[in-house]
Amino acid sequence: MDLTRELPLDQIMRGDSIELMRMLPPASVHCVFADPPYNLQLRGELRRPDDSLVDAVDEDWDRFADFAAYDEFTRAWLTECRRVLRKDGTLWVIGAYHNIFRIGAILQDLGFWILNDVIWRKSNPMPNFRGRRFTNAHETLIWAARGRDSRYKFNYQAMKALNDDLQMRSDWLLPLCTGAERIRNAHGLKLHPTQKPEALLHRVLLASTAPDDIVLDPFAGTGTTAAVARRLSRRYIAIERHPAYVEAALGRVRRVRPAPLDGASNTPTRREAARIPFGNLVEQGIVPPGTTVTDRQRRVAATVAADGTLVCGPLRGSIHKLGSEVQNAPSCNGWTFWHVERDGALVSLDTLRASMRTASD
Amino acid sequence: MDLTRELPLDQIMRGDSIELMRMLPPASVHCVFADPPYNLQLRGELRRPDDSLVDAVDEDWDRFADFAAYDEFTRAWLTECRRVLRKDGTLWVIGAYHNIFRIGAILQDLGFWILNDVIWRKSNPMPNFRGRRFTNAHETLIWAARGRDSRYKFNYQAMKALNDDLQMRSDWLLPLCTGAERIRNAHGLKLHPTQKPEALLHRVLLASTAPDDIVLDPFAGTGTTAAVARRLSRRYIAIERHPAYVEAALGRVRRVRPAPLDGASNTPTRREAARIPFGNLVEQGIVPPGTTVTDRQRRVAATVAADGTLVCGPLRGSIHKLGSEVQNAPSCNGWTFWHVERDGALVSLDTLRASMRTASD
DNA sequence: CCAAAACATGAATCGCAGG
DNA sequence: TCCTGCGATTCATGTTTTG
Repeated sequence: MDLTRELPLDQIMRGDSIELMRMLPPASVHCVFADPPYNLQLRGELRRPDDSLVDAVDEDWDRFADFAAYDEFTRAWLTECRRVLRKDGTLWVIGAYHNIFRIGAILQDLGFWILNDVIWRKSNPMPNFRGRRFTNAHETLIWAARGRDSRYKFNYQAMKALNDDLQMRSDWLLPLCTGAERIRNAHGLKLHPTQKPEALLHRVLLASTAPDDIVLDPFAGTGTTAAVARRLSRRYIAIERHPAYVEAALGRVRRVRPAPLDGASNTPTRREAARIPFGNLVEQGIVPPGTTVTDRQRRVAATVAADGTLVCGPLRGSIHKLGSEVQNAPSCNGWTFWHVERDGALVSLDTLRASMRTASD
Repeated sequence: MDLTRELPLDQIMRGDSIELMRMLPPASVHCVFADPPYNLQLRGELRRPDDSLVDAVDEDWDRFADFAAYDEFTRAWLTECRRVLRKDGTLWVIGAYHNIFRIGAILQDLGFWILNDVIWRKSNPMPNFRGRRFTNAHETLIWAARGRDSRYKFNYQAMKALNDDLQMRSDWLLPLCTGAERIRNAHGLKLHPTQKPEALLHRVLLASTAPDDIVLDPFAGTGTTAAVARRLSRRYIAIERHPAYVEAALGRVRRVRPAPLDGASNTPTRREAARIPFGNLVEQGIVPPGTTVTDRQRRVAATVAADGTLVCGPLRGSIHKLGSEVQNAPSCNGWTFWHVERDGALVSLDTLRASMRTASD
């Protein structure tokens, strides 16, 4: 397959992440989710990002060299991600205190624009056995747009719905990946040391992508991103170097059935709903010309003209313009500001529009 | 006073942080708490949905030319902190996604050894008014030892006691500094835009210092660190450049009486009610997207969408809203109304939620 | 005087489509 | 690419005003 001409959609490619990304065309994916290696100083031994062992020289220059090597690796894969990302695309990276600060600084240097840092609070973290620190009970995700001016996608209403109709916060409480979801080898041992829970990817993809969007995971591991993307009817491009992980991921993805269309959908943002000019309500007699509209407190009143403008003394304009003028406010959503009387009660224009929308479905 | 020979204990010094720290002798303080400028990079004004203006941080001290200038500043003050810190001392820095990644990377480069990153979860954050991002509901603290081999202080038992005899986690839920604690000027306006709550410093100092230890705050503001240090019978060295802040801090510290050292002054932790949105059951695969839910008599059916809403023909909404709509009832408890099939029998969502609760206990 | 409602505010990197 | 105009958007908490 010629990757420079055809995207390897819904595939899990085995190989080096940076090399393979270099073969992809620029501005081709909507979203990147990356869970990069961070095996810097976790064990007694030091490992480089490519998993090779560092001679145990415990001197200052060695520590510096080690950070420098990690930074170089980070800069390389983030550069490729940015090249491959569409102008309005976003990138997610997950990490912990060993590596996330370096990643965050480098992605800022590369021109990414951070939108949020998100805290995955683990409901069941591993305790700190030696009692020398706080229980390390979270990991950090960075969500960033390709650039400061990106018109990135954020499914605000879907996130709000997911959280009982309150704005979704930057701290997410989710359990670790355990039980049946955890992929194990023939001996019953976990195959991957840091397999991420599918619930985490569910929220990530639902927040920042639409169905059929293309999601790239350069460090795919056992294929959590690919599996969730498939279930939510997103396309994926997954890269993983370790053959055993690739094999597990292939089997895993094959077992996933995409949710039916309704299931993969989410609440559309208001802006995505069909636009209905106020004039339509006038034309269709829902708010006939000559109707009096007022604010909620009935402090100001205006008359509906046949062309859908409002008239109030010498003032005339759209529902928004007149709303802002009578309030002396810089702007106004006329749909929610103005009301008409129905059965003795005041009903907002927005309510009338909503009933018109469901009637036309 | 000759700072090179005598420590300015329990004083709030007015002046440039880096210059004054340079005059202090090396290895002289036990702990540093630093709340540096965040380099917020705001542009334009922001209005709430009610058109009121958000009072944003626009002080001179938070403006930097670019990332390079901010990094240089950061490297300079962190270098002095490290020089002044005792071998076994620790440093705390607080920041947000605008600056914390740069700070974390630089302090690693300087040889600090990160012990934890700690998340201050705000119980009452400002919402995201435009609905373009997740509510930015937390700030990040980095806790680091002077070096990898530091035998740093951690009051494990005190932290455990503060947390109902469970290990203290790396995520702390605390309210913002408001009400009587917030220092105001003669006009009743907040004096400092970013005054930190005393409860935060209480936990920081109780975790990582002993009575009579010396705590340095290079960006003291209105003296929160100094006030809490005094109440907990720690010594402090505070540096602040702005005369009005220094004046406020001096008066504030004077009013503090050291508490008896019996530990009775522990601030209690906030216990959270276990709120489980229906969306959690969807994310975690307990009720996967696409599942069909029905009422007990199977008279109406709906499909579960990925964001936790239910879809039924043209209707879409939360489990409660859709439940009331299909019944034509004013309200409905969706948890008990809707059921899914499990082993051929109908089980209410409420039952599934209950099993989820016990699993997480 | 009390209860209820209205108001105020917090480290904020806070539009978008169409012409 | 710039310009214009539509019209989307808030939670927890403390304080003040109103009935």
